Amino acid sequence: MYNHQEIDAQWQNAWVSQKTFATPSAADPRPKMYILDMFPYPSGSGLHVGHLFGYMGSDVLARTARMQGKAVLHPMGWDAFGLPAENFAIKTGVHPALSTKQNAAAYRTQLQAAGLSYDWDREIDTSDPEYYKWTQWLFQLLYKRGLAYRKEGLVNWCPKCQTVLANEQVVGGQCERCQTVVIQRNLEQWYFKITDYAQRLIDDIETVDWPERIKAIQRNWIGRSEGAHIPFSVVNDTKVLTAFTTRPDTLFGVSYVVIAPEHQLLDTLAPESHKEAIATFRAQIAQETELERTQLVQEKRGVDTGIRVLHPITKQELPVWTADYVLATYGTGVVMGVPAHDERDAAFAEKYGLPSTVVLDGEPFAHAGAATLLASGDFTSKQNTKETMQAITKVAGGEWTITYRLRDWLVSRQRFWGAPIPMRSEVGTRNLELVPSEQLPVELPMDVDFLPTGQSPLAVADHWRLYEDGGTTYEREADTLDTFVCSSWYFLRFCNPHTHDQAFDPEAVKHWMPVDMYIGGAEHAAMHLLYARFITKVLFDEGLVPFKEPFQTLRNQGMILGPDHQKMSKSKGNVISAAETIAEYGADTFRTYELFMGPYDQEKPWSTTGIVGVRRFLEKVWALQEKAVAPVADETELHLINQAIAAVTTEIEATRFNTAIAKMMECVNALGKQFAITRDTYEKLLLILNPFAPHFTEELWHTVLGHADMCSLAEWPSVDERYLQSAAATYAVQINGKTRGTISMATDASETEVVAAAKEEQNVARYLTEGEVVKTIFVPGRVVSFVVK
RNA sequence: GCCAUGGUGGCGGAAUGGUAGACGCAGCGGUCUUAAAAACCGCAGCCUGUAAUGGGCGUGCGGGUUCGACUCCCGCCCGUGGCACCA
Repeated sequence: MYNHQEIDAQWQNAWVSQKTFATPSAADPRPKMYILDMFPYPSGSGLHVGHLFGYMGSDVLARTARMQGKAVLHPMGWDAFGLPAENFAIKTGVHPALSTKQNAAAYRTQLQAAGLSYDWDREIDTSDPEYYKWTQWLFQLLYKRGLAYRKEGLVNWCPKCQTVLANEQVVGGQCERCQTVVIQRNLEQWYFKITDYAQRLIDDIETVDWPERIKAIQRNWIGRSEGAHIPFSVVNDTKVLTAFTTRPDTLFGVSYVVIAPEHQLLDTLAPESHKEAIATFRAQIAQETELERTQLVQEKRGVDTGIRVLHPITKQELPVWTADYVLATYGTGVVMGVPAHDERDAAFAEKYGLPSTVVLDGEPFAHAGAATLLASGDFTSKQNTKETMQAITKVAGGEWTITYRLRDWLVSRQRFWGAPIPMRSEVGTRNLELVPSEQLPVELPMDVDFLPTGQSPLAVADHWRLYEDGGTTYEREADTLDTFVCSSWYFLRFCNPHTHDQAFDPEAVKHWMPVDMYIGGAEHAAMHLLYARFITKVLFDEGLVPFKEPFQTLRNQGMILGPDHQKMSKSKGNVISAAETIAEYGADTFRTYELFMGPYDQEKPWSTTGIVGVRRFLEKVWALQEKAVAPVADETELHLINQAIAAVTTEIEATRFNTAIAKMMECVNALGKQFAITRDTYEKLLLILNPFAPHFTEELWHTVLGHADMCSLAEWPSVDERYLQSAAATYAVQINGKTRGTISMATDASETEVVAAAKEEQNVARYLTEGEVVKTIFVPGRVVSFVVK
């Protein structure tokens, strides 16, 4: 038995004091490798085994890369702004600045206890004025480029958090953080114009190596739709209502037009006779939450607006309705009603007795698929191809166009613990201007009552909000920035975190970026990753970075479930503490077990019994030192170790850590059956095991092998190709596809020899007498297959 | 509904179209021990057979391609995640 507690502590201390994992300078000639974890929010509760799982994988990659001669940047920091610290402060009275620092220190200790090889000299904290000064700078950059703006409109409001939320932070009609049902409010807020980048965000996703499901979520979220704007001119008015449709081939089936209840033109165009009915209808739906409107109330409701428009081709007069099933925020807020070919229109038309005309053959509500146009004027009997749709659009005086589901990113928050928005206005005016750059950072005041009231705590802190500058009194913007703004550029700061006069050092960024391997949870697919890509593109356009995508390769770690196959949570009592596991089994067993459990990107349950198997494996490696006394290696030993090196190397590269560990187990089991092995083989074994079990191998490296340097920085062993192939091969011998026997042959045996031997195999011979061999298939090293009739 | 992803022993899982179940857990048998634990050695998908180098079945279901399919193709079922009155 080896003493894991002593060994863990000893090597962790050595790595920290000797700065073993310091990042090489940008002048280092070795190829660079930037391996990044999604940095955590340092919460008050301790880390469980699932939190650390993602960091295990990136750590193995970073450690392997170092040993393979790469200059590695592997940093860690804290996404420290955000609601939990503020809520904790409200409950306990401890200032967020203080609790955040304490939590970060506790996290650092725990990450070090797991043996993670971060360069702690590069630690960053987004709530540090040194950092958020540059988050504010970034805001101002977007403002100057016309990409940050204020707008009044309906926004998502979380009644519990007492703040607005971005669309991405509303999940299933609920607040992403506290699961409270989100309501709609009409407020003036700050936005980033991410919609300007919708097409580029779709296009460039093809250039990165990310899991397909993450790419799909992003494409889905951006939601590109090709279609047409079709103008419907208003009767007795010069105005035009423009509808968006993806199906101009159904234009001749339009029997009415629907305008969203919130649409601005509705008030302007509606005749006096109908205004009261419209107002009543609006009041009715305004009372309901988005959730009720979309999920609970499936029945479509609407009223006739009294407005009449002309069909752009037939010039037939059509009624305009307003209805709750049409959204103001998508397309033009106006849709054409085609009851014969749209399920929603069908339901609505049936309820209100609106006419329906069939204009396509085949399935009425087919979303895709070829159909022939019917009763469609000059277009009758044409196929509903894109060409036909574009031709109809042209005749109707419309335009072919593209619409996105993506909305602009709402970045202002009515909370305290975030970066203040660096804008001001002269008191009594609403003339917004940038806070002069030399006055950045706009620091958060420490002496503010931050109880949430629905407006920003900073708004009532007059001693902070109002200030004199050059004889003029200004009032500051009192909202803070969404914490996702802070995390949308931190990977740039890591390249040179101590640069003082700029957000990031362009030379360092040019050297280290883009991130070669980014590891984190899939829950950020539509938020952080989208925002970070957007900000990177803005910085590219500004000429500040020479790349368009920040994360070249992305991998998601799967979730670790409790032993009961349920998501770990305090209330279920199935949380496995990382600290306790490390204390009991040691950091090396913990690390190796987590990565052995299964595929890295899949979720899998923790097994309290399974971990002992990994501990046994490490004990076997420990015990193997007794056998490392052979003067020369035999063929078997050479095959075993070289096959292990080759397999482990490729498996790590492919982030298949579980099979890498299985290969080492096989190798160790087989080496244990040898009478003795060489020190050379033992040394190579320790080297390939080091990324997984760094403390343990470091100890053996020094005490048994007598090295003075660090195993963690030693050179990765190379493979001797001569020993990759075994001397003998086992052939399966098949009759009509069924294996009827096996034969062992020399690897270099010829086809003739193998086939002859196969025919002599006892059981095979029996089957061969049953008929004629009409065909023989030979797969070198694997199979001989006879087709017998 | 659309998009993505998965379905293999008692359990976690492994398998460039080539002996399905590697590796590990749990289990069973043995060695050692007064005994137990630990460690070590062995067995181990299911059914069948006195036996084996035997036979049959077997990777969610139904078809297909192939000498040969967990793997490729077609059609389904179920689980998970994302989006959704998006026109």
